[in-house]
Amino acid sequence: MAQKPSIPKGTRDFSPAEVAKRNYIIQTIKKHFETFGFMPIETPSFENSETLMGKYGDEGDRLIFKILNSGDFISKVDDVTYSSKNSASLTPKISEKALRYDLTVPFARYVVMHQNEIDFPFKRYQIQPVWRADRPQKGRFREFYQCDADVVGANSLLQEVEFVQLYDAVFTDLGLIGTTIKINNRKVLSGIAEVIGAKHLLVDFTVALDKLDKIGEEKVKAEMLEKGISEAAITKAQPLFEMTGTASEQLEKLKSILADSEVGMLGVSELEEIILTVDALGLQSAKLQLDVTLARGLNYYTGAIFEVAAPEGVQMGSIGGGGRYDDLTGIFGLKEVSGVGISFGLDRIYLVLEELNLFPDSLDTSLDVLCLNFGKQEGLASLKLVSSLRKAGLRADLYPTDAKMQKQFKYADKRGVPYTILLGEQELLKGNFVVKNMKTGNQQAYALDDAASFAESIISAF
RNA sequence: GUGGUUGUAGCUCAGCUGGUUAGAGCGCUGGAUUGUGGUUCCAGAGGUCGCCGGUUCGAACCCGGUCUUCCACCCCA
Repeated sequence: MAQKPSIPKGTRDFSPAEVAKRNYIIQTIKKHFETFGFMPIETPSFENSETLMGKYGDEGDRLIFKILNSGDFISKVDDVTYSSKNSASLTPKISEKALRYDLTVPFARYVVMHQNEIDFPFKRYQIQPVWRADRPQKGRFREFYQCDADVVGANSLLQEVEFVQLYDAVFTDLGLIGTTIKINNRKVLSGIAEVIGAKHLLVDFTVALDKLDKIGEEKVKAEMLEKGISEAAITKAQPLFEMTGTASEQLEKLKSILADSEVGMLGVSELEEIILTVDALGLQSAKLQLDVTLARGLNYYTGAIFEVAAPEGVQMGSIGGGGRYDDLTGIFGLKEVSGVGISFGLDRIYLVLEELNLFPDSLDTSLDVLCLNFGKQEGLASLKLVSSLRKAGLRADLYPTDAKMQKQFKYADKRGVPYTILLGEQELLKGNFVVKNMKTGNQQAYALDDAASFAESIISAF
């Protein structure tokens, strides 16, 4: 019995129209990566497990897709481990490879392995799929693309500024006006935790704070209490719940809160420099917003933290994120290489552009000219014409059989072909061909030996 | 990982308190129209009701399991 085919949950097929739209986004991002001086690399879909495990926290480890060993792997497991039924101890014995979970850790591995061939500072970009064994929901898949740009081997804050400009350039080019680039600094968060006396609870504190705009002040405080942060500490942190006003006003507030924290003050001055510089250079369509509650990616960020929110009114998780990590390559043994990078979430950007109807209409066109087929003899002349149009750079095709004209026209209509060519008996006798504009219905004849001028007239119309 | 939700024709969905042969719109195929598509008219094809099991004289409908969809939490792009 034939089985009904299906694909694993959280994965998708892409139709020609969808691929065209995805390519449009990828091309736009790639173009700006390259104009900013980034170079492409690619890494394998799967890595050795030890490269990935432990880099994303316990939560991350759970979401990594593990690949079973080849061969009779189960017979090689010792009886104690096997009968323990403990996934944590059994997994490493039967799985030594895992699908890549993001592009940043593989990049760090790449830098360490190729450190002697790389000229630092090294600016690389990478656009490849990643996999997470997550539960799918809106804008969340188990296979999705990340588009990363990172620079390692230099710690100038100008790089943070450039990444803000890069975000702005890409989203402006995509017509996505009104994105908000949120910025924060890990050092500021550390400073706050230090000042309120909750240094050891930094992660719990920031994770709770991160939810402020979502669940509100009361619930955030309740969560902090529950995680063991004292009432006194929360009271000390009160100004954080009232961070309104312009960026410079917020920076002033932070300075007074963090006056006693060296690391906190360093974070504030970094933020200030980045914000002031971006301000001086100006942005095309994005807004840069200081957000002290932003606390993503704490596992390896050490300085600036970025996150991009879609324009107001669009319900979507962040469409980009990034930050500075001073010691990412340290876990692979290469010390003191500072890195900073950002990521674009292709699949989410797609959903946002779709929702706001921002894809250009031209993407729907997959063929410029369809030549109708009138039979064997006419077909030969048509093929000649089609190949000369192709040489002229047009996407041209000949309908493969001499089906009824009605059917051929219907096909052209459905493919959204803007022009059709009629080259039948009549035209053959006259030595010309008739071009029909499918939108207006107008028809115009061209001499058979003058295909070039027709091709030119179309190309110039683009 | 936790909680909820969904599944009927290619697509979007009806289908009453369980009752004969499961419907509609769109799409598809053919014709009206042997050199003109998008409009109209006519005809036709297409369904193991997600899957497995149970209750019942009888299940698309009730029950259990499983897979899937979507949503929220956790976390994240």
